[in-house]
Amino acid sequence: MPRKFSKNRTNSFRKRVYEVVRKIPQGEVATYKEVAKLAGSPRAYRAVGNILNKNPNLEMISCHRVIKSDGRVGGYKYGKNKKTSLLKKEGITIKQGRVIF
DNA sequence: TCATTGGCTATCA
DNA sequence: CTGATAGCCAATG
Repeated sequence: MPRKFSKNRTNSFRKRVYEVVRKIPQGEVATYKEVAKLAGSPRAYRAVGNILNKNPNLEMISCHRVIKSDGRVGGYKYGKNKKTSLLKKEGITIKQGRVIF
């Protein structure tokens, strides 16, 4: 069976990302860049997306609170529409697909 | 173990 | 806005 070898780090970048994302309170949003930075790699924004995309606990992590640095909602595994809807429900103001801080 | 690909991005032309 | 490129982690082969 496919087995990936971990990168002997103190904490997997993945775990860090999960923790950071989980810390995001409702009604607030963070950018992938910020999350990546807090996770320990300011340039791993893409990795964050990849991780969250295949994340094993999508329902456990509020990955929908993570948006692009431009203010755009970005993508979502369940569909950007779902993501936007969730954000709106949490009190985030979205105008024409853009998040207003 | 290494090589290649992919992705909820970022940045620049 | 579109396209290309960059730099990163994880999954797949």
